[in-house]
Amino acid sequence: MNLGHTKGTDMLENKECPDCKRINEVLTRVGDRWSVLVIISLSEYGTLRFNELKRNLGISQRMLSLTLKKLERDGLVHRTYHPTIPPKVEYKLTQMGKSFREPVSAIGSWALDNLTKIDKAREKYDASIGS
Amino acid sequence: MNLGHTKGTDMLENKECPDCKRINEVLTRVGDRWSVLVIISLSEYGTLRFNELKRNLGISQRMLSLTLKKLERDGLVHRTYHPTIPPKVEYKLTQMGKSFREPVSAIGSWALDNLTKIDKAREKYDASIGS
DNA sequence: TAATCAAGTATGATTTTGTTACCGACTATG
DNA sequence: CATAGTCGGTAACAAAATCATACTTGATTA
Repeated sequence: MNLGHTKGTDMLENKECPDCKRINEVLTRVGDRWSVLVIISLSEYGTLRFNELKRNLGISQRMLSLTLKKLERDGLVHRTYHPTIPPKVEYKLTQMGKSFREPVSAIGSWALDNLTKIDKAREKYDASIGS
Repeated sequence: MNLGHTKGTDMLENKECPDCKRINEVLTRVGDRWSVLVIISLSEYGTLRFNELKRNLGISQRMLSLTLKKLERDGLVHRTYHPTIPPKVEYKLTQMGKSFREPVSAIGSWALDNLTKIDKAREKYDASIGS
């Protein structure tokens, strides 16, 4: 039971790790899984339409729409609307989007290199914890 | 109204982008914000205790607990428990955890370099959209 | 007597993500 | 002619992830 005024359990203090705060900010923007995968796809294929991206990634329409809007707003992706019927909308990376490709590729390579290692560590952990 | 059996609106097909599927898998594991920030902290400070990490990152206890357990299970973080009173638990990176540091640092550097550019793109976008 | 520390867990609220149906305006098939 | 499919979304709702807060244990300190 919370009796009184001096409990003060958990205030985030955040005194240290000066970089963490800023990195946190940017990761909040372009650090989510779908943003990263959209950028990888666009950097591999150059220009893609909405439904091409959707099929490539297995993302829901809603999340793709939100992700692309966010990436456009942040200046990483450029959107071109062709008012034909049926409509045609093309997405490609901006200069800044392209520059993001290199660090993202580094993550991607690490991912591909270490997937099996992670799987093994998992098995080991699960076995030792018992069940 | 959904009339009949042949609607079949949205099935994820995922035919292409062979890498995306695997990268997606790994990002699902170690690609979330807190995992990345925990790894950055540990790579900067070497060894940290639970509450030191918590103060560093401004993360909730629950999320830190879950994140560390996940990273330990995946073989990226090593946990040492000292059964003193009060208890003392130390966390540090494994070899694989350390190898993750480089691609993550690349993201971090990019983040620090481009934060202001993103902010400006945002302002521009918000201004042009009206609102 | 009560508050504090450490490393968590348990609970319920809030936020994010995913699913499904639907739109408008046309084309292709039967 | 009637129905189904295309494309790039949006609206409404369901599910999952995350958050804040209180609580635990056992010794120490005020």
